[in-house]
Amino acid sequence: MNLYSFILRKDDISLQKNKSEKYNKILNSAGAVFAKFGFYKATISQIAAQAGVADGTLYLYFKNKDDILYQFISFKTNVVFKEMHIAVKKGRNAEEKLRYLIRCHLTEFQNDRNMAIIFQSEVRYLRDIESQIKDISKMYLDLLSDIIEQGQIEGSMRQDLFVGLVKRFILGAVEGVISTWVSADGRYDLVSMADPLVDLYLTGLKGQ
Amino acid sequence: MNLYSFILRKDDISLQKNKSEKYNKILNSAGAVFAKFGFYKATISQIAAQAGVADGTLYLYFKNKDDILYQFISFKTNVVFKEMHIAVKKGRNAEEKLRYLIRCHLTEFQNDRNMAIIFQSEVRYLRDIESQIKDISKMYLDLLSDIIEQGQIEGSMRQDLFVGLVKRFILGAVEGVISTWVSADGRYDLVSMADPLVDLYLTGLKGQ
DNA sequence: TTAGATAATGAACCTTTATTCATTTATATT
DNA sequence: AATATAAATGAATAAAGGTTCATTATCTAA
Repeated sequence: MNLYSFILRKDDISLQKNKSEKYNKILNSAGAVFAKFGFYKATISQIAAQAGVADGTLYLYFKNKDDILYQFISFKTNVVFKEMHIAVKKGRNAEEKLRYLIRCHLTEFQNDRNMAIIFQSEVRYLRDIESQIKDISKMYLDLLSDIIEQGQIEGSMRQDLFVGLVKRFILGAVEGVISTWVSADGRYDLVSMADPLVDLYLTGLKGQ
Repeated sequence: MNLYSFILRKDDISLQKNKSEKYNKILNSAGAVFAKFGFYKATISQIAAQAGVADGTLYLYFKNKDDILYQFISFKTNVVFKEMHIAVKKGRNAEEKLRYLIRCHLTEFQNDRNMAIIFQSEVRYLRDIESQIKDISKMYLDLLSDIIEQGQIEGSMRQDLFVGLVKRFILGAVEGVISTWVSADGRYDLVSMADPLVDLYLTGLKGQ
């Protein structure tokens, strides 16, 4: 038994423990309940009932209520960021990269409305308890920084942009659009907002 | 005694009751405590202690804990929107109006950080309990709509703008910038972001 | 098949905290 | 000053709900 097999075994254990069917069931149920009632109003009993298990069972898979939210966001963040990285790679230049990123962002959130709601409203609370997800948007903002800097090198974006402001500007606007969509109960197609939105980023209200 | 004096008296009473020193003290204390701990973790005792009154006293001025948050947001919203309307009026054209609006927005939030924090994180909760503040951002969005439409008439803004998207885009971006400022513990000057931000709205990342 | 280990249960426990209200203090009136 | 009215107090109450753990069910391996 060498180090490698040890690592494998370790992964196996954590796989069995972390990705068991029940674990996922609980996590999804929690997502639904948190999204519906908000973290504080949601109760352990509600989540347990939704998952079809006893209250005590949650504590076999999670440390406490906070931990459930933390794991939920952790997990979703990983999935989404993986997708975003792939999306950005598809672009051949800064403009394309930005377009793919925004499309991906809206697609992922449209496909997982519970996540969208929770990200929108509970992330600030998490910041208090777990700084491991130190900046949930850090990675996103870094992605944006890279794109903008590339755009400046390519000459497709202005040289005088204050990158720190621009990336916040971009993220804020997407979040705003998502937030509206959530409030409207997801009644329209969110992804179709991507291109007009990127268009706004690039050419602004004035146009050329 | 005519109708007018009756109204005056009515106002006087409500002034005495609603704007008493103690009422304001409690409201401000609540703002500080809510901002620091978040609505749910904040306790009545903390707020009372901060205001230098007994726990029970809060219930002479407010219906319950929810009501304190509701009144806080209600009050701040009124003040800020009044300022915003004044600011917008100062602009002679759409572009100026937008500029004054954003400057005002950032100024007000910079001057009242507790409000900024609470608006950023607790507004969603309020939506659940009190739909009287139906759309806390509704008025703001309407202001923006008017500005954009005026800009289109003046010819300073593109005709093909989807106003519903644009206003969300603008509000989202300001909120994003404020949110970052809050996270940074207000260590830099928020208001100085106004002009670069409006610049981005108008001419975008590409520039002319 | 059966013993031993593991997983699941859910009622009881216990802490927390919003709210109440009998009592006390302050204010206004005659 | 005496009385009436209003304001404030803070200890007691009660409800909620997160967490525990003794008990039961399920699974595993020999």
